[in-house]
Amino acid sequence: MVLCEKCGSDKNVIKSGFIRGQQRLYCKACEVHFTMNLPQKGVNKPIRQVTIVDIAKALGVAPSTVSRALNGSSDINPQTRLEILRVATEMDYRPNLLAQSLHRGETHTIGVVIPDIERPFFAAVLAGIQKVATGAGYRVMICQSNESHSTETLNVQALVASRVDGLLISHSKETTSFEHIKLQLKKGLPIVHFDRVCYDIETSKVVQEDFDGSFALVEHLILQGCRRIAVCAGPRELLISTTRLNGYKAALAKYGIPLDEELIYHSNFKKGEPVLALKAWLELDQKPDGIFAVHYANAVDMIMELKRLRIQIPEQIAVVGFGDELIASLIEPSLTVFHLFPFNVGETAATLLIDNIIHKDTFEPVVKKVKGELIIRESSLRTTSL
Amino acid sequence: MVLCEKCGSDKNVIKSGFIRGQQRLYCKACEVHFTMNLPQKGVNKPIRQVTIVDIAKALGVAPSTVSRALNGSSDINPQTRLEILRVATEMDYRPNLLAQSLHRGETHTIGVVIPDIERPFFAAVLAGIQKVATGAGYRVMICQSNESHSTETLNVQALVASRVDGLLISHSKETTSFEHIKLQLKKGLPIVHFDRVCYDIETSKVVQEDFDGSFALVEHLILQGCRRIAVCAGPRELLISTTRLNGYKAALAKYGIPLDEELIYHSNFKKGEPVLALKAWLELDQKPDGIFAVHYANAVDMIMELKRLRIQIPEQIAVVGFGDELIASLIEPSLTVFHLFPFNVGETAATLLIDNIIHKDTFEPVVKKVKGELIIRESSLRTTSL
DNA sequence: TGCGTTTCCGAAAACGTTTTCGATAGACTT
DNA sequence: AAGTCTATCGAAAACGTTTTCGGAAACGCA
Repeated sequence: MVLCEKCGSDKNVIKSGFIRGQQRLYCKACEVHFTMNLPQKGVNKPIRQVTIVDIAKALGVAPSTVSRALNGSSDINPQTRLEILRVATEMDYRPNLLAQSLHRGETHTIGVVIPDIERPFFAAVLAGIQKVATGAGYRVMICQSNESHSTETLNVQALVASRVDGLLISHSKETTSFEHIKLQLKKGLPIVHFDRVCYDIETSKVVQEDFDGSFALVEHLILQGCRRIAVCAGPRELLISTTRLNGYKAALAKYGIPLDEELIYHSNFKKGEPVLALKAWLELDQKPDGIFAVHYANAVDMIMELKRLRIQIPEQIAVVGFGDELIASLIEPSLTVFHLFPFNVGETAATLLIDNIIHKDTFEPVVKKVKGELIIRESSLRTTSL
Repeated sequence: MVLCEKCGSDKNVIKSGFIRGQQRLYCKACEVHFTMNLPQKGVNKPIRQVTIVDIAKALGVAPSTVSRALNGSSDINPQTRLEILRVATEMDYRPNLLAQSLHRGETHTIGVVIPDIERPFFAAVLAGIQKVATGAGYRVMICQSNESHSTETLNVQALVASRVDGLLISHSKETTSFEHIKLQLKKGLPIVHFDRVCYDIETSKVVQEDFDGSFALVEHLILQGCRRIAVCAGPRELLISTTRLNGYKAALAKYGIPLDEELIYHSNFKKGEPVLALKAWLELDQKPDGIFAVHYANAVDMIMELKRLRIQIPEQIAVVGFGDELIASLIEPSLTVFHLFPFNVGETAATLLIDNIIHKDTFEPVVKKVKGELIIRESSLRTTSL
């Protein structure tokens, strides 16, 4: 009743189980299995993008010829090339970057891992990265770690899975183990650290004047007459916190001012913290006459609290901070800061990375320091010293 | 003297031109061309990532079997699967997303085009997008148009070339022609507009309470006793500028306050502009007693200038603005704003887009409005009205 | 006119997956 | 014991490029 596909006879055809829901048949004579494949209804395929093969067919040439024409390579008749280019633009051909990347083994994409895109510092870094990357023909893929070590690890894995050509990373404050980075570095992935770097790993790094900036700010306070300078430092785990704290200590040492552990507070970027620290300081027998905040946001919080307490700034307590957001110049009193150049950090890091990608074999790790600038404003400038 | 590769004899071998720098030979008997390929020195290949084929070889099975094991699909012996998974983790196998994407025709990546990543509003939107996208297993690729129409077009093309599965876009202020979007939409690319949308295109959109927010702010000013309310509007080209301006007009109309064109200024996001506008207003015979700035930054600039001129806020002139950045609460007087929720905007837009991607066929465009909130602060609250 | 050359182009492999199709072994059924 | 079935696996095509290799035609030269 059912004919064999091959011999056309139904003599030797027997059933032979089911396969994917369909009855399967077997012709003993021909020793062949087959199914009665019903004419599948025309599934209207989604609109495909034009491919090289489409162009080749349209012109009756081989795909390789089209590829040659498009890549401006040699070994092609100028006339043929022009013709191909004409048809290509006519059909609005766009090369499939996925296919290209798969073949070439490079994606022309760099991955970026930052703790938080909403922090103006990192947003500006991103802008700098984007500028350089775009200029060099690279795309950028961004991930946020949200200050979590595990998320950071996942981010790195995701970017590696996307086969980025290189990685820019500023670590989360939780990150104390760096195996996820070392692993990729060992596999040959170019990596550049910025801002929150790690010196245990042999990567290029872009840092800021964390030590020098602290030193300059604290020295400035001292020159303004401050002798008991409190510091709102960053999380203990972060290297830059330590570096900035060291700048503070060095400035005190230079002027022979004793270090008082009671005046050192480690903030954790949590809301309300700095105010608590401030209150503790104000209850000391010897109150501070100057405050150095490692992060401008903390400085701002403290200024607001000081104003609420009707403590004169800078006469009773002078305040300085790191990082110059717009806000530093707008609050009253305006805030003396060590101005950072995050856009520069981004540019520098991206430049280093792309260099590393291009000269993978010969590249030697470099550490670059982006200059900052001391901007003196009302919060620390005592009229008495004028 | 040179032996034919095929017959081994040198009888019929003749030279036959050069090819890629090498002498080419021809055996007349065998009718075959060949070159004397010198033993190329072992180019040490770069470290490759482990592939499915590597796993297959290690276990003596077919690549397809490995694929089945990894994808948790059917048609595989549980023991075989476990064995394959064991070896896969042992070899630290990571699927090549490029190859997967190429095959599947989808990248699990969404593209985002924004005018400027450094604007806190857009940074927050991005954070919202990232959260939703990551949660749904999508990666995010970000481009900045820098408020340029041509850059925006290039951005879109680049993202399409990267074969993103969908597009989130907030237009540059230069953009008045939308062909680049319509083209992609016609090709079937899911697109969602947010913030700076365009109603000429049949896309889903996420907007804010531009009209209602303006209305609320201006009504608030009126209720505080203002009768001549100046407005610092946005660029004429932007739809949201018009919408916000309409909210302003509607509020005036409701209370029978005549519209005065002299009190309408169109800002262009350029530094110093708002101050000039303010000066012009102050030279009018009938000075304004209230100012509504469509963008909080303009409001801040004006407050600073008003303070410099020693004009009382809010007694002489009350000020309100759109968008609640941290700064609005920190300057003095603190600024009354219509608080936006950019993170929400990002979340909503990404949710819509991913829905659109997944249900490509049945999806119907939607317009969603993200609620805002009027926050009354010192810059507009007149004690007399208490 | 036969050897040597250059120019242009096509076939096919390769990148790393997934998916389709079908083969085979063994078990179950009558 | 033949017919039927299921479970499991391999081969090969496909995704869209680029690149390598080699063939063929056309041309120059002795």
